Amino acid sequence: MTRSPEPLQPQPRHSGGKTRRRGAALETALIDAAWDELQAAGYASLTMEAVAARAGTSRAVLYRRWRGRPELVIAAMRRHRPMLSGEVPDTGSLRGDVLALLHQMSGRLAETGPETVYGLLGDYFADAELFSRIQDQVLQIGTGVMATILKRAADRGEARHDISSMIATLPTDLFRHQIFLARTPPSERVIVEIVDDVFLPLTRP
Amino acid sequence: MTRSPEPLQPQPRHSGGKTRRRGAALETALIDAAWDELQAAGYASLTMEAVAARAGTSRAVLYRRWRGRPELVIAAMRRHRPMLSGEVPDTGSLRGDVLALLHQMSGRLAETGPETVYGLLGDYFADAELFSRIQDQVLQIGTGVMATILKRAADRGEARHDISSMIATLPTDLFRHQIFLARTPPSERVIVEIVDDVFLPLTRP
DNA sequence: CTTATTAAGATACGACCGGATCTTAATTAC
DNA sequence: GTAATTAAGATCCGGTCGTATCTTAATAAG
Repeated sequence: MTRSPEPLQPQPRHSGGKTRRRGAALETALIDAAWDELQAAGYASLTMEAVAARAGTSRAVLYRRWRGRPELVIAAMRRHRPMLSGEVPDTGSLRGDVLALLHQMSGRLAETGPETVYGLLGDYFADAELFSRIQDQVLQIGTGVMATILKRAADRGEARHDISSMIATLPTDLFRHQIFLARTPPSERVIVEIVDDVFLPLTRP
Repeated sequence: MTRSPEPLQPQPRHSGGKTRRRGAALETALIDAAWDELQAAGYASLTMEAVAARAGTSRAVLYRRWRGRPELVIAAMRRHRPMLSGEVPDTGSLRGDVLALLHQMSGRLAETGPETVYGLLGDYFADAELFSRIQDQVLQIGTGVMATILKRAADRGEARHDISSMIATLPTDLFRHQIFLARTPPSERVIVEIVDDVFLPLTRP
C-alpha cells in the first residue's frame, strides 16, 4: 500500500463491490453496455469512455477486445440483431425478386438506424485499414443473392443466362449509391425505377 | 506582467518577431500552411494543431475562419488547384463524350489524391450537418454535364430525347459507386463496361 | 493447498479537439 | 495624432483518444 494512504478509495465503479468479471461474462456486459449506449446516445455521441463507464470498467478493458468504436458497435449489433440476412427472395418473377431484395435492404437500413450506418461509414472511410477489413463483406452483399435470383429467372426464360456481374449487381449498387449520396433510403418510386427502367431492360433475352 | 515571471518567453511562433498578420495576408498564410501540411502529412494525419504550428499561430485563428479540418482542406484545395471543372467533353459521339467524362473524373480523383478524398468522405459521413452543406454540389456533378452531352447526342440521333434523369446519371453514379466501394478509381475495363454494356443500351432510340 | 499465470480495473500519459478568455497589436474613426 | 474598434495570438479549460504501467483479483497448474 505505497500509493493510496487515503482510507476512502474512489468507489470501484462496477456494481458488485469487489467482484471482477472475466471472459464471456465480462464481454457480454461490455457489449450490452455498448448497445445501451448506442440506443441512448446514438453513434455520433457514443464514446469508448461512456461505454466503459456504463459497464463499470475502464477503457483499457474495451481496447483489449476491440480496436475502436466501429468494431465495438458492430459487435454489439451482431449480438443484438439476429442478422437474418440469408433469405433469398423467391416470388416467382425476376421483377418481384429484385424488388423484394431492395425492400429487404431498405428494411435492414431502417432497423439499423441510418444514423448508425452513416456514422460507421464515416469511420470506415477515414481508416483505410479498417475499410479493407470489411470491404469484401459489403462489396459482396449483392452478388450472391442476385446470382441465385438471376439463375432462377434465366431458367424461367425471363432473363438471359449470360448476365455480366456488373449488370447483375446494378440494382444493389444503385441502391447503395442512393444511400451514400442522398443519406436516406431510396423512395419506393426510385426502387421501382431502378428495377423497371434500368435493370430489367438489360436482362431480357 | 503578473503571469510570466520567466524571462525567456516561449518563442513567439510566427517568424517576424512581433509582427501580427491580418486579413488576406494571414488567410493566405494559413491556407498555404494547410496545403503544405496536407502534402507532408496526408489528410488522415493532418491536425489543426499542426497547421497552426506550421503557420506560426494558434488553433483559435483557424477556427475563426473554418469550421474544422474538412473545410480548411477544401479551402486549401480550392486555392491550390484551379478546379478547371467546366469543360464538357465534345468528341462527336455519345460514347466518346461519356468515356471522356469518366476519364476526366478519374483524372480529378488522381490529382486530388485518393487518400484525401476518402478522408474527406469520412468526415462528411460522420457529420450530417457538414454533409448536407455539400450534398447538392456533389450530387449534381453528373447531372449538368450529362444533360448537355445527351442533348447533343439526341440531336445527332444517337440517343432518345426522353432519357430519365436516373439513366442520364448512370455513368457518373456507377463510377462514384465504384470509387466508394473499391476505394480506388475504376479500371479502364470497368469504365468501358459501364458505358458500353449499361449506359448506351439504355439510351438508343 | 500453494504457487504461478492471466487479465481486470485503476491510473497516468501525451496528443488533439473545440471553445472561451485575455492581452495587445493592427486598423479605423474622429 | 489620439481614441475606439477589431481581431491575432497566447493560454487555459474539459473532454476524448489510444497506449502503457501497475496492482491485484480470478483462474490454472503443480
